[in-house]
Amino acid sequence: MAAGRSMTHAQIFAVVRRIPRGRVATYGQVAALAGFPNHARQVGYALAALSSDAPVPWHRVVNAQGRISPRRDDPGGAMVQQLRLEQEGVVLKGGRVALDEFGWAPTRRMARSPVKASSSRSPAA
DNA sequence: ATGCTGACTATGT
DNA sequence: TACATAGCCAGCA
Repeated sequence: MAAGRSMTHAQIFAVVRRIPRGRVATYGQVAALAGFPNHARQVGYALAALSSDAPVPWHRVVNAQGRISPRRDDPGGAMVQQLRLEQEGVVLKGGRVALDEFGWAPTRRMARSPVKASSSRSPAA
């Protein structure tokens, strides 16, 4: 399973699978967790390489702006992704996801820390 | 080996 | 918010 194309992709898929339901992670975040900081792009390519029915919640991965990146191979995929996210409780506002609310924090927000050092609200409903 | 492409990100206008 | 530009790197022909 896991493709078998290369370990790089496998590593990325492993991280994506760890994204809890109702939460989203950015490409850069997944890349960093996979062990490839600053390789956000590669994450996108890796996801593009897997099948739409792959055992990976690829729909939980969005870009740093909290938006769904349109794909070249399947323009409709973006719509499907949004639908799946809404099914899991992730709300898109203005075509964007509030990363400060639904952003997955495995331990601590990495670079781009959207959190404003305030009690704020909790992603947990 | 070389060159192109791409589900990205940060910055500037 | 939207668009344009530059930097990065892996996969594939």
